[in-house]
Amino acid sequence: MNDKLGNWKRTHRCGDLTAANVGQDVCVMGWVQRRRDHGGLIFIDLRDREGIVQLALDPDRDLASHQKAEQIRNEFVIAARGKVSHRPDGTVNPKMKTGEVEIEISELLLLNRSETPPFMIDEFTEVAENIRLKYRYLDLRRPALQSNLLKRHLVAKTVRNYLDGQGFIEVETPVLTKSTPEGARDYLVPSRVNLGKFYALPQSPQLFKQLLMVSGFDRYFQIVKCFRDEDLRADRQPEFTQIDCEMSFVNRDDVMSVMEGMIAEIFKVALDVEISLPISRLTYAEAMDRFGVDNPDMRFGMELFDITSQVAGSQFKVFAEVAANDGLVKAMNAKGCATLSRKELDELTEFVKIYGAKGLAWAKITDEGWQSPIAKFFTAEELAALNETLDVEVGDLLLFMADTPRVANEALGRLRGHLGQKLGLARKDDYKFVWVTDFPLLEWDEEERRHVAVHHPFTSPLEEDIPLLDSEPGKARAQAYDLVLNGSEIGGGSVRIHDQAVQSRMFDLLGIGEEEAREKFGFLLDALSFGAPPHGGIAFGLDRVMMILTGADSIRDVIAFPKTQKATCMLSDAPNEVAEKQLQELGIRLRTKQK
RNA sequence: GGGGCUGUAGUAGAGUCGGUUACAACGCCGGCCUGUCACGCCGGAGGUCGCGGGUUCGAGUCCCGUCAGCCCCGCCA
Repeated sequence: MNDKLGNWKRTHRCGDLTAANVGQDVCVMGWVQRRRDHGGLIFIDLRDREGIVQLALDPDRDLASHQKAEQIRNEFVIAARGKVSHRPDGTVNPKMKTGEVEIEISELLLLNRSETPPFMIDEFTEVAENIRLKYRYLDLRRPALQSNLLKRHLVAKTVRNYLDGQGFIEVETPVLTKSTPEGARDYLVPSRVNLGKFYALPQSPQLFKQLLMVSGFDRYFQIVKCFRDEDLRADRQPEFTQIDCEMSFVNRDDVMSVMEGMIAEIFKVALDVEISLPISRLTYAEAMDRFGVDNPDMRFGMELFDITSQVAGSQFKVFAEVAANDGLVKAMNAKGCATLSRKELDELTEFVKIYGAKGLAWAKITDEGWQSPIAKFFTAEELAALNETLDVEVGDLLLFMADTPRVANEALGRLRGHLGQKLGLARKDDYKFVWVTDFPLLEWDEEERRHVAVHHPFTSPLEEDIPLLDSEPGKARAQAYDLVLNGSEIGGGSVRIHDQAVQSRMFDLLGIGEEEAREKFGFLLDALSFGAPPHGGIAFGLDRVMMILTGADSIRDVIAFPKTQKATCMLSDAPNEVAEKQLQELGIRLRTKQK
């Protein structure tokens, strides 16, 4: 029924044919985008990954192929031979890359038929995401995903070329590895030959890349899948890809310098955008102070101001009491936003409540001064001082947040990001990078009543802060750095601890006892005792980088076969139940589901 | 664990205050057409209104539950 391919050889991809090919005999293969049957002439738009070209089938030229074309439908797979020709005057299609030419077909093979697809394979048809995910192989035929994955390949290739040029060596690390405390929930894999024991899938190759430094590889990288069994978000799924790097004999400036070169190269190759280097830096403390978050969107201003001391003595009880109880009062000037309606202001209040804020105070600046429910609580002098601090002009909208430092910063900081989007201050084709440095080393976990590592337990403190580990560990800063792009953390790393004594002290601070440290990380501690070089590294989230490079709103649009929000695969229906025999072999009995 | 949005032919939508046989578009099928290009014209088929229950003389519409997809909080060293 279908034609056989035989020894036909493709000579060109559809999208690559131009006027330069006129006169050539070519052979193309691909999927039928569209058939336009004029009764006599038949046109077929043939598609492959490079684009679409028009085939012209004239019964006067070759009756057999014309008759065959009459039964052709969308997404049939065909091969066609013919001569590339200029289209007749007046029939050039300027909207198509190949619109100047067509192929005058002399031979046609129908290689395979297709059911009518559940949705059109084109750039126009909008399809619900669950349908797209079920028929992922068809969605992947469409131009948007084709383009995103081709670009992803280009970026991966650029990364390998760049890092190779910088003396990095790609080394594979185990996927079946060891569960360790700290960090995200592990994915576990039962071991059949060691009944009752489990591997964990790596949250990152962290320990192995440090061991490679001890082994003397000097510069390592890997484009590698990592796994974290946590809930999903628009930019997060449980298996994701890191560009993982580690370097020996370097300080953090060396790491940042090499890596921003790589980022600049990626943007040059993928988008033809020049990133000016060096990328600017903010300390964590400064980022929190000015933006309320550790991943500030630098595409716009609208910075936060700490007005705690200015309002501490005011008659406004809400502010004064927060100020008196080690809280924080912060304000933000949304320039020109006095036009926001009461409803919109209510929406902003609802927005900050998501982050635990109790409310949001506001003031519109009019010709008569402050129009605000809280204006009456302030003296003329206090208002004048706030106007000065916040650089107030008529037409501005001031937003105030008073709460614990954590809530005030986060709520107002997130509101700043939200408003930046809403007001159109954050353009997708504007790329503003910033390094955030000097993160705290440790964070107090109220629930567990102990310190936890902000970055990870192998992060070195700032050299000058090492004494603080014994006096005030909570104040120690880390040699850690995040690369933030347009408000998204796209990478993070640190200089590591290469001294066994400091590493042991760190475990101690984290409440990991001697015995547990030996059991969980003994191999690392041993390795550090055999001449570990000073080393540091970083990992970039390739998926997030690709989201920004492609303008995608969802991580699913840059991954060929992504997971749904419930971490399932709609295509393969994973995860699924397994045979009782498989469970027996693994020594696993399922507990009855609790309802 | 929690909050929110969505679910109607293959697809994406409309469906008023609860009231006749659930609309038109794209796609699909058949016919016509020798310069179209998201071809055009004529005709046709196609529905478990996510699922279950309830209220009602009557439910796509109202109520309760549930499932799925998405967004967010928690979580994500």
